[in-house]
Amino acid sequence: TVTYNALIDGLCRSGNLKGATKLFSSILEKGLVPSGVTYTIMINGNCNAGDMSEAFRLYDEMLSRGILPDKFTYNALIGGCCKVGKLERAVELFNEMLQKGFATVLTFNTLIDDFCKLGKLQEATQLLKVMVDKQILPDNVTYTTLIDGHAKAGKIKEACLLFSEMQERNLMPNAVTYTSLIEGHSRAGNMSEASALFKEMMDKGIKPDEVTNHVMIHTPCKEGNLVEAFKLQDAIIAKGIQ
RNA sequence: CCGCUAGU
Repeated sequence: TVTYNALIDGLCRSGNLKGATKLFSSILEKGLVPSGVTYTIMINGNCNAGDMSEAFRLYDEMLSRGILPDKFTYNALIGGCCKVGKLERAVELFNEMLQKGFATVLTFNTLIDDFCKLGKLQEATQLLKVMVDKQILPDNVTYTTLIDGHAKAGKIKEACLLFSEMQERNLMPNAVTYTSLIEGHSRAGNMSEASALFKEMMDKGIKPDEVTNHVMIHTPCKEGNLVEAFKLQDAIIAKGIQ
């Protein structure tokens, strides 16, 4: 079963949901019993493909076989529901999880990210408070998600506040965190702040990765700030970063 | 570490 699971997961990840579904059916035909993990992989694959009706069909099938969902299953379903805008259903599942004590920092992170993407920044920030109340500690992904959400909404001030707050909690910003914030400043036309952050991250020994460099160079271009883009590009080359 | 979250 473990081998099948890995194969199915691989197929889902490479976007071959059809192949994964075939393999899954073949397991059933052989009279083998898929495990909860098998179902979760299939459910997650369908969620990522936006096919929530199939995801829920599988979910029901797994329940009818007496296989209980765990935090992975719930998180996948919640993420899928949010992606297709079925917030009510997501919140229902979320409450179920809370009752069962299944909610983890990942659950919150998933929800917070989806709320941010739907432009519900208030609710997303509220969830941060809820999780702290529940003694589930936010991690750097939680903050990075919120920072990115606020930065993309043009709420740079809030993004910066969150950035300080996360450091007060002794959470380390990583390349993703910096990149989100840099992009925010850059899109707001504040290149000096963007390069200051870029420098700060290097001083801390955090290596900018390909996304960081892409953002540094392309965002000012989009804003019509070619001069800045070239300056930054030179700086990047000078530091010997790829 | 067989499966669920963040940035281009």
